[in-house]
Amino acid sequence: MDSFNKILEDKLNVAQKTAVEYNESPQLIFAGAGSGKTRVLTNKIAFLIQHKICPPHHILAVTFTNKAANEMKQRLEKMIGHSSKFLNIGTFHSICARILRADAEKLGFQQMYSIYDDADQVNLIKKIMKRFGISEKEIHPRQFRSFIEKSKQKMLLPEDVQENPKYPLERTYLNLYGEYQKELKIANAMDFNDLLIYPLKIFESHPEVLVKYQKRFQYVLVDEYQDTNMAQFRFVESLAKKHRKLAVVGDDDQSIYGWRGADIANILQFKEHFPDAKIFKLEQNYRSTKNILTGANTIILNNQNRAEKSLWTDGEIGEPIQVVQCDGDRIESDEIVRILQENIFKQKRKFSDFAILYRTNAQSRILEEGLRRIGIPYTIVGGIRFYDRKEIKDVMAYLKFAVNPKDNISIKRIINVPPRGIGRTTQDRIESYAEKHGISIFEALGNTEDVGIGLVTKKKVDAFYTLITKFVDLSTRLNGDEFAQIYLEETGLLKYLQNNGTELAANQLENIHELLNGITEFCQTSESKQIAQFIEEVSLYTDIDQWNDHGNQITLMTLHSAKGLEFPVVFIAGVEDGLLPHIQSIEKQESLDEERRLFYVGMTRARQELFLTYAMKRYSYDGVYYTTPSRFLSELPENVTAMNYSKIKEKVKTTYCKEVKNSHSHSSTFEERSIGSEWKIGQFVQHRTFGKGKIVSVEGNGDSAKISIIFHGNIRKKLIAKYANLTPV
DNA sequence: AAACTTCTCCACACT
DNA sequence: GGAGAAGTTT
Repeated sequence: MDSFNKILEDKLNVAQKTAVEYNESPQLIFAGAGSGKTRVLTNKIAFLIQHKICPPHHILAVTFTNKAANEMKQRLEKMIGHSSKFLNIGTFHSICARILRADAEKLGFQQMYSIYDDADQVNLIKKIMKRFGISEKEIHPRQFRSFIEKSKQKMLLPEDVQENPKYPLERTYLNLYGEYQKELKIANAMDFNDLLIYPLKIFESHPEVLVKYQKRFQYVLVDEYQDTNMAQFRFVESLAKKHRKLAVVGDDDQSIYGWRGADIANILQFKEHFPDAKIFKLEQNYRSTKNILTGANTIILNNQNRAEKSLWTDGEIGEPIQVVQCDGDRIESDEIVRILQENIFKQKRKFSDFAILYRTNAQSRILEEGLRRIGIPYTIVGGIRFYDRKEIKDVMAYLKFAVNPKDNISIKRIINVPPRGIGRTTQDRIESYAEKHGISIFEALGNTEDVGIGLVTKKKVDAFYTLITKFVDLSTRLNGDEFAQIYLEETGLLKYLQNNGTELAANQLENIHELLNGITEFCQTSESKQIAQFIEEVSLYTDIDQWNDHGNQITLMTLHSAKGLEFPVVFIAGVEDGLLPHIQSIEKQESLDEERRLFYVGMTRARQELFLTYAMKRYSYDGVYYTTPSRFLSELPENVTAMNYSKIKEKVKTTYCKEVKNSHSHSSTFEERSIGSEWKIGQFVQHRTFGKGKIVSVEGNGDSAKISIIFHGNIRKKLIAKYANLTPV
């Protein structure tokens, strides 16, 4: 006990200490960037245990990423040792998934349900649309997916929408949504939002289950509270309303997940939700220099809807924030590399001291190329995730299917991978047979006589059925690593890739072996050796989870992924209007403010030096974009910034034309499309009915030229010059 | 009916 | 520059 008090005195400031020791009512701790948020959370948990306020197995701490959860676990293990093992620490999704494993049958699901990600959702939607005879032109599957997502973020399931005239919906949308939920249940699968909504449904229909968890989780702590959505709020509220032992930590200025359903009102109106709540503020920043902090503070003051607070530091003034203007995106990349090298040399820094942050994943490639040219080691977080790769998804589909044989989406994925002579037509027949008889595709595969397929194909299907039946059976008997190894060998997937000989196949094979190694490692380190447990874990992985700061490499990632991290030197690339703030967020005040918070999050990642770069033009798959510096830059106070112009110039005009050609190799060349025509790519034009737009491609020339234009609101039109009646702007 | 080839569309951020 | 749909060949 004494040693713990010592820790408190040594490491916590007064504000932190007060927040840690408070225990009278629900509490909200506003923890600004770099104010020691994690320290307060972990110290609070340690405090609760050591002062016998709550034993570890009755404490629940919820985070948004596995990385944050693991960090908390590790820190606590160091602080309190062995008893930290009994703590319940996890992400919202993993905790909900666990709750559902125990009580899924109350909702008509089975314990071994699958978790569907984006791609699985889209596949399911396509499958349903095909059955309904709706073309993908009428309804874009991805768009429909986001409709489902939005509905579920508001906790509106089909049955809620159906009866509620407040939410009138097109008949088709409604039917499709209902069908989607039905199909999920048939496949014994849930999407990410279901994971959050369904526990609440169980709490409602089976109060004894809620009571059970209220007993189990007597003290609830929530990290990044500003990111909670409606379901997550209700979840926390339901658990905490019994004992009223609730501590949430967050920062409204770092709320950047509105598009994922996060409701900033949850943190701003905490007091309305919990009237006896006490508010704490941590405003001393231990991370950044005065210049960086002043810059960030000044920017965020432009936001309308925020709790009043102001970060301060007694650290050094530091270098001014460097704003760097570059002629183009390629030059921006070169300039960042140049500054990096200079900085490494002069300041004696390591590669791992740097991070390059950006708004969109698409920006990473050109930055990557710049680093690779010079040979600087880097690591990229996000982009195409390992678990999103086709070959990995295929393998995962094999595993998921074996654990949950009703998983119709997974079985469709693997039925002809590697090609085993079961083609589209056969698949369609099996599928409609399954639908007609209300059975799973797997079950239908066991009834080939009935389905009505040719004898040759039938043999192939039967062989496949025998194979997978065996592994459904083995999935619970063998250890995960053994199971996966034998399974993959017998499916012929490994051999198929080995014999293929292409570079792509070799690469895919390598990735699959990496996955198998991952499974082996999981079986060695985790408590459970079941393949099912491994699947659940990776289904809930985030991009950042696997990132660590070991290894001397520069980190590249999106601004979103960077939340919670810090680096001595930070670059934010592409600080341009249209990119940051993003074009889709400029119109509305709320979304513009969220972009500003995103910028704020990025800035406050920097400890010593901050570079903001922008390019005057940017190449994209559809042409050249001429850009203007971000409006946020004009909000920066001059006394903390230095303005630079890149000294690197584009070398020869021809090289750059060639590059443009290369990146558009599938269409006519850049020159053909633009030269000799009065219409130029990138040019802004006015149209009588569509308004102002930007030319993205030109085919042919003169009056008969076909011009593709993106008009306001992302409307894309292909027009013939002589009829279009365009005027240059 | 299956395998192979070309075309089209797409990327804002992520559990 | 990648995935899946649509189209073409065997």
